[in-house]
Amino acid sequence: MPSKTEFAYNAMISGYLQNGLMDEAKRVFDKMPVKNIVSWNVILSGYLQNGLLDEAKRVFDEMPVKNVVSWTTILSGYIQNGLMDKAKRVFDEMPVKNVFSWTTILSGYVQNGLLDLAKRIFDEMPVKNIFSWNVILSGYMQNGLMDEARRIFDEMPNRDSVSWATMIGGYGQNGDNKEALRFFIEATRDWERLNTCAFAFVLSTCADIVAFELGKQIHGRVVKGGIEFKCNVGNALVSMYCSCGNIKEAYDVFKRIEDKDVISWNTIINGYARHGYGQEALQHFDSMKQTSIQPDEITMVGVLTACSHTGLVDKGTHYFYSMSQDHGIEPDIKHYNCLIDLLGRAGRLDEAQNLVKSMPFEPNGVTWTCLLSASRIHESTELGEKAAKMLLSLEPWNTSLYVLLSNLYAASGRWEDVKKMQLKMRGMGITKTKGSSWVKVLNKVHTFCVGDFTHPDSKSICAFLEELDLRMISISAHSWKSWIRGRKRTDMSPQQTFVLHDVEEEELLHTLKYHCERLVVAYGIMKIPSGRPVCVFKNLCGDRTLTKIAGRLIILRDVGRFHHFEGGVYNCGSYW
DNA sequence: ATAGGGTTAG
Repeated sequence: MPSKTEFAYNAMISGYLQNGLMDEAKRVFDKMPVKNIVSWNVILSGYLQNGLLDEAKRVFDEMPVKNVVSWTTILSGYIQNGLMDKAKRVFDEMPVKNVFSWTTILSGYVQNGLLDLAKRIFDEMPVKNIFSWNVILSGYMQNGLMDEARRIFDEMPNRDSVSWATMIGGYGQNGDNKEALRFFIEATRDWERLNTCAFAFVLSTCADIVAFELGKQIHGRVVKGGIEFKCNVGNALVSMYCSCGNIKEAYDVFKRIEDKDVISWNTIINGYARHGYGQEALQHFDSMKQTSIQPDEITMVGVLTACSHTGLVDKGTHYFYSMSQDHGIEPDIKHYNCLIDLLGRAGRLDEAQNLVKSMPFEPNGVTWTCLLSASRIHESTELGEKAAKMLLSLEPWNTSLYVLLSNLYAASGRWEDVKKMQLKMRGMGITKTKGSSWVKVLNKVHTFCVGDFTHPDSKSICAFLEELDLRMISISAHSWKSWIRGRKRTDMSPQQTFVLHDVEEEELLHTLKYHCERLVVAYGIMKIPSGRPVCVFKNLCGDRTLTKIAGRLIILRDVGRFHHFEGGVYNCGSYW
C-alpha cells in the first residue's frame, strides 16, 4: 500500500515544516522511497517559506510532474519573498490557473501597493470567492479608500469574519475610529462575524481614542470568549491599558499572554517607558533577552525612551552606541531622536545640538520637537527659537508654533518680533485656539473650555469647585483623603486614578489654566463612581500642583507620556 | 499541498 506510506511521510514533512524544522523535513523527503506530487509540493513550499529561493527553484524544475498547486505555491513563494516581477512571470507562464492562483497574484499586487493592477486582476478573474473579495476589500482600505471599501463590502455576495475585521481595522488605521466602533458594534450582532482580529482592531481603536471604559468592557467579552491569552488580542489589550494610563492592568494582561512575541515585549517595554517606569522597562528588556525573541528597532526605542524619561543618561548613551553590536540593529532617525531627547532633558543642550548636526539623517519634526521641549525645560530662548523656526518650516500648518514663538519673543522682551509674529498670524488667518480640557464619563466626552460655563451641570460644578478650592489650598494629602472618603462614604481603592492631560496653551494665565483643569477634575470626581478612574486630559505639560488633590494614585498624562504620583511622590523623582 | 484580516513605537 504505497499510497498510505506516502501519506504518512507527507504528514511527517508537513509537521516538521510547521515547526520550522526545514532540515528534518528535507531528510524525510530525501529518504522517501516513492514521492508523490503532494510530497514535492510540500517540500517546495518549505523551501519558499524559509526563503531558500534557489533551492526552491531547483526543486520546482526537478519535479517530475507539476500541477496547479505547484505553480501556485511558487507564485505565492515569490510574492512572500518580495519578488513581484518573478511572480508576475510565473503567473503569466502557468498553464492552468485556478481561483487560488488568481487570488494569490491579486494579493501580491495589494501587498505591493499596486491597487490599479489589483483592480484589473480582480475584474479579469474568471471566478471569485470570498477570499478574493476580502483581498480587494483590504486593498482599498490599505490605500485609505474607505468609501470604495464600503461599496465593496456592501456589494460582496457574502461576508465572513475576515471581511468584518478588515472593515474594523481599516477604518481604525485610517483614523475613522467612530466608524471602526460602529462596525464592531454591528459585528457583535452575530457571533459569526467576530474573530480575534476584530477584537485586536477594536482594542487598538480604544487605545487610540483612550476609551478606557469601552476597552474594559471589550476586555470582558474577550475573557468570556477565552481569547485573552491570544497574542494579538493580548497585545492590543496591553496597548489599550497603557494608552489609558493603566500600567498595572497592562502588566496583568501581559503576564498571561501565551507565546509572547516581539510585539508583546515592545508594548510592555514602551508602556513602562512612557509611564516613566524606567527600571521596570529595562528589567523587562533583560527578561526579553532571556527568551528566543530578538529585540527589534522598536524595542530599542522603548529602551532609549525609558532612559530618557528617567534621566539614565549614561545607560541610555551606552545602549545607543552598542545596539548595533549587541543586537544587530543600526540606529535610525527614531533612535537618534531618542538620544537627542535624552541629552536635551538632561540639560546637555550643546551635546544634543551637536548630535543633530552630526547624525547621518536629516532632522525631522520629532527632532526639533525634542529640542524645543528641552529648551523649555532648561529655559534656553535661543535654542527654543531655533527649534520652533525649524519646526515651523517643516510644519507650517502647526498653528500652535506661531503662538509659541510669539510667546518666546515676549518672554525676552522682543516686542518688535512679537508684533511681526502677530501680524503674520493675522495674515494667515490663524486665531488662537481656545484651550480646553475634557473628561470621559461612561464613554461620553465632556469638554470644558477656559471660562466656559455652558455645560448643563455648570452650576453644581462651580459649587463643587468652591468646596474643592477650600480643600485644595495647602492641605495635606492625608486630610484630602479623609475628605474624599467622607464624601463617598464607600472606601476608595488605592488603584483609583486620575489621568490628567494638559490641553491648555502654555501662554494662558496660570490661574486660568488651573481653573480649567479644576473644572474637569471636579466634574470627573462628581460623576465618576468610586472604584473607577477619573480620566482628565490636557495636551501640554501637566501641572504638578495637582498632586495635592489626592491621597491616592494620580496619573497625569501630558504630551506623550504619563507621570505617576503616589502619596505625593513622583515616580521619576525630580526628573520631569 | 496552493489564497484573505493581525496587535507595538513615532
